Amino acid sequence: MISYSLSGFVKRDFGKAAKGGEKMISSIAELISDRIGAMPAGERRAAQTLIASYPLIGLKTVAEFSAAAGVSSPTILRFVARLGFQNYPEFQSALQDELAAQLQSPASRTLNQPSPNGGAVSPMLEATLDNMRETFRHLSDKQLADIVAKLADRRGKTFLIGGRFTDPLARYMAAHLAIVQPNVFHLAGQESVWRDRLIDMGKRDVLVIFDIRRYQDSLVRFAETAHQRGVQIVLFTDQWLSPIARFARHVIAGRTAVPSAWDSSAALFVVAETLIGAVTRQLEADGAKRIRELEGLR
Amino acid sequence: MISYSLSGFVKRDFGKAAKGGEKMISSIAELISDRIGAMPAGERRAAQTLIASYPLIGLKTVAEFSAAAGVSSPTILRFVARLGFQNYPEFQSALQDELAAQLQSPASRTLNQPSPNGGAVSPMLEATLDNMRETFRHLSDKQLADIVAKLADRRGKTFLIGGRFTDPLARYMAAHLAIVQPNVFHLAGQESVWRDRLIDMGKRDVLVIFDIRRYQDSLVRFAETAHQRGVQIVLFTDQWLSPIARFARHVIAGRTAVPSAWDSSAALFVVAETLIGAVTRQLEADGAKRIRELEGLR
DNA sequence: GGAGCGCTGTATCGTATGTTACGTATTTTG
DNA sequence: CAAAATACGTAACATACGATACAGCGCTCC
Repeated sequence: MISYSLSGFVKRDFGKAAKGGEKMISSIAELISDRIGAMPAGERRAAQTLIASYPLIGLKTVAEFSAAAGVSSPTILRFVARLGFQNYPEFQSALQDELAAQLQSPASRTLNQPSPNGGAVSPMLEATLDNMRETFRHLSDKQLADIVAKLADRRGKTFLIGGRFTDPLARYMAAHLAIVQPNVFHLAGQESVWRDRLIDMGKRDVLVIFDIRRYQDSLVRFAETAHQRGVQIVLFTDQWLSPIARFARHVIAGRTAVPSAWDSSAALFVVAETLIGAVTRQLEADGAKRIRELEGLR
Repeated sequence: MISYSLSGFVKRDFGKAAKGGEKMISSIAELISDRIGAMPAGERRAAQTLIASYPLIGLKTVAEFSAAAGVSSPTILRFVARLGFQNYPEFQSALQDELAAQLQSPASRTLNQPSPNGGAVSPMLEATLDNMRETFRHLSDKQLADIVAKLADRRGKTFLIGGRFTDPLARYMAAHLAIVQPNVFHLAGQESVWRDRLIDMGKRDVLVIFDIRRYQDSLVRFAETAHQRGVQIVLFTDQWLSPIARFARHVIAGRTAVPSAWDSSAALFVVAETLIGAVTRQLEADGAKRIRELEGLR
């Protein structure tokens, strides 16, 4: 239980929650998320906006808070009243005291943060973060730079495709790349459809494939044919490497293991975003007039 | 590029100090220690007490500040006036903006630290990792549990949709959810197409929307109509909250700022994966025979 | 379909807060 | 040492902020 030192504070017990040791509520943010379910729509909006940029909005005036949340002032006041505060200033003091505790001992914050909740979220998040660090650790700058150069070299076309679960990543990447450069195509729909697109592919072109296990035969066959036609393949796969790696010019092996029934594509996603950013920067550096034209269109 | 939207703050240049590049004053604390020498006794006491418990005292009222410093109210006001602020509220806003910068982007801290590998990838990765930690820090177990319960409660249908860049996330989530339970639909194609699907939606149904800035009008309109039909909305958005938050039952605010020309959806992606995993686990726990049947099919 | 309840916004009110004017004290300077 | 200038606090003022009463609306439950 936290005890606040600064500022003539009122001893509060956060309502029933703290009584009888039913639950341990140590911050207002927790208090809110604990009760947000039992709130009417307007007050919930207030709660959400507060959580979204916690705790700054709460330090501003009621008018600003209400404007940010898109509700009226009384709703904000009812909201803080429901949290157990007598009035708005008292609520603000509590937020300030909380800030004080955080700011004065940054050590305690990082110590308490890793797993404040024994819940099921933390392990998942931790594993994901680890996956990313590991993925990038095995990824050299040289390797990324080569891929970026290839993707930004606009003498050929870029095709993207993914598997059952990874196709959204291909779409995501295509959506961005198609903006900064022409001739970017996402291959969607049925197998026979993108099969036929092979005719358009040649030596100058790049094929970006996402394929994690269970590896899809159709993709492997597609990659093989493309490879035979001289298409350069950039493969996003997991650490066990899709068979497509045999045909790939560049292979990005992401970690996918998480405590879940599913594999995680998050690491690959981040690599994709990194490439998107790097390609964009590269094209800007090249002074591509397309980029300048885009600025104008916006 | 990072820009904070909250709190219409005034662009100040901290008086002469910032002009002509004589000195680089980036925080009010520096500004104070820069000028504390040229202050009269009373104001110096004010300055010292502010520094001593920076910046909390400055967020309280003039009366409290003056009491803590052992001076009178006008002295406090003269003090902030000497720092170059027009009035006390403006001074407080500046302090709050500073706090916002500290709290909301731990990225700035890690960015300034010497990166393990000097490559160009690192800042991007670090920012992304920070975004995820921040996103989850503002996300309570309770909140996630509520959403999971809703998504796993199979008395209604689940619809997913996203914006220009986030629709792949909706697809990714739909691809997984559709396997562990029936009645999961991703809304694709033209606006008029999913517009018509509104007919199928009712009180028991859930609509998962991905919308980060720049927020799309079509999505907002769609969400509003769905909301009017009683559909419960789960919103994935950025920290500035899409206008859809007004209609949403649950709001997940992810951090999107990265050193890139594009915003990052990686944090939202990880939240999505977390939910996918949790929903799957929930359904397993419920002993849904669908899951067992799936095992057999494999 | 009607009655009751609960939620929300508008408008008003009282007050706490920041602000300013003025007189006294303290320091500085010739 | 005298006189002026600067600094500081007391007290009155005005604004803007939080609080409250009330009415309209939608929702739920008979």
